[in-house]
Amino acid sequence: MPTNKPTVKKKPQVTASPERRRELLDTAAEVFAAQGYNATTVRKIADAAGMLAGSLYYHFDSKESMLDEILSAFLTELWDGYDTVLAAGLGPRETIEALVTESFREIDRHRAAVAIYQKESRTLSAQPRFHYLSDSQQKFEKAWLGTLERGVEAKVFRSDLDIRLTYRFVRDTVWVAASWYRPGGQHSPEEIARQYLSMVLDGIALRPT
Amino acid sequence: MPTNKPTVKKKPQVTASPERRRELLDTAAEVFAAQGYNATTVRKIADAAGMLAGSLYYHFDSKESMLDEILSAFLTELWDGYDTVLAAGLGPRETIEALVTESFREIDRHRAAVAIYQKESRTLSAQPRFHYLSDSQQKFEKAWLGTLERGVEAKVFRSDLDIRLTYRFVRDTVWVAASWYRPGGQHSPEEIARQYLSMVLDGIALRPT
DNA sequence: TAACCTACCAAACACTTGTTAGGGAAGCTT
DNA sequence: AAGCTTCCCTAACAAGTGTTTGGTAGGTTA
Repeated sequence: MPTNKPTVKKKPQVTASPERRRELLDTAAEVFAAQGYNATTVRKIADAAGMLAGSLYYHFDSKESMLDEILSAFLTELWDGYDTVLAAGLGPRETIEALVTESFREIDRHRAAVAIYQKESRTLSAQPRFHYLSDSQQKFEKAWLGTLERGVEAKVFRSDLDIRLTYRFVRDTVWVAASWYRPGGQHSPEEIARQYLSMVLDGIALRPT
Repeated sequence: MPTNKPTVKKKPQVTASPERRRELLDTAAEVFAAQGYNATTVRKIADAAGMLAGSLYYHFDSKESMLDEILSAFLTELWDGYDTVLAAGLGPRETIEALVTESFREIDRHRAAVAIYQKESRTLSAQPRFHYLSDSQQKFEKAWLGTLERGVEAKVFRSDLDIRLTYRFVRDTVWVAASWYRPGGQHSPEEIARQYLSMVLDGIALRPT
């Protein structure tokens, strides 16, 4: 990261069209997801977009800004869906089911962003600019863990498990899917959610009838 | 990557002591795991090791070699354990249990290497040098998926699930643990394995007795 | 004491990185 | 026709990158 400018916050390109920005952000997200943020040079992004490196700076004021915009756009949409689910006043089991299903829908729509989030969020959240990642993660934990706890109290979830372990288990099983999921595969997001929920809730072992 | 030399394959430092190499590789693995391979500069590794960047080249002939050695050492040990389990001739359920337990032990011992593997293996396996990662992954899939299929035939695992989905489910739940696991935590690897297996096999929902 | 080996340092190298400044072609507005 | 706006290119910059070369302090061996 050269040219460390003294906080002169240049105003971004107000003239650039939002559709083009979206387009470029989508290809950038794709490259970030495939190669990793740090391994991705702005020249690679420009290549994928059919332009030269410097031209990107007409639309964005830094590589970091692109990443920022990709992640925050994703999180905004994600919480839009989550908040709707959480406000519905469902029971614990139904809440978990709805959250998982919603998550797979988000993976379907924001595969690249989710993959980036998964790979980079831990290192990024140390940076002040990306502190909202930590905030989101806390909110996330509160929602999921809270629902699990409610479920244990209501005797719909097992009480003999470490609840935090259970939380990480459920959370991870859902979100790692972004690493292999490809839209247009043989299973719809809803079908994947159904099977995942079946495994998480009832296990993969065959029970004697 | 500057100084593109014409394939003059310099012989590595035969004089360097193996213990010191191990020591340096351990600190390198720690930095790689924390920051990501590409984001890690050789100067950061040298810093963590208390020496200067150039001095690393007395022990290793490139940054890539360090990564290579870290990953291949881990995989060697991993397959040592796996092969023992697979050769034991256990039933499907017992094999899965043993594989999961063994995996958590490996995570305990090679936390950094596992984390690196998780983050970088997909991009690395394209490079010829790291093609053994793909080989390992195939062997991995064969072992796990095969066991699951045997289990379905033997009626110890459910047959109403997409078997490949199940495979990825089990695989991922185990290995993502490396991203949050810290040795010396409140649960031993064996205890984590026990609870994970309980969740994967029987689910988290409370069943009516 | 002399020669040698081990493990490091100091300083540079060639190249890549994110970013910027100035320019210009096409299209729209006046 | 003149001016303006949008979107890109050309060409460079300064800092950071992995790596090499030559040197050297301290221990071991002869």
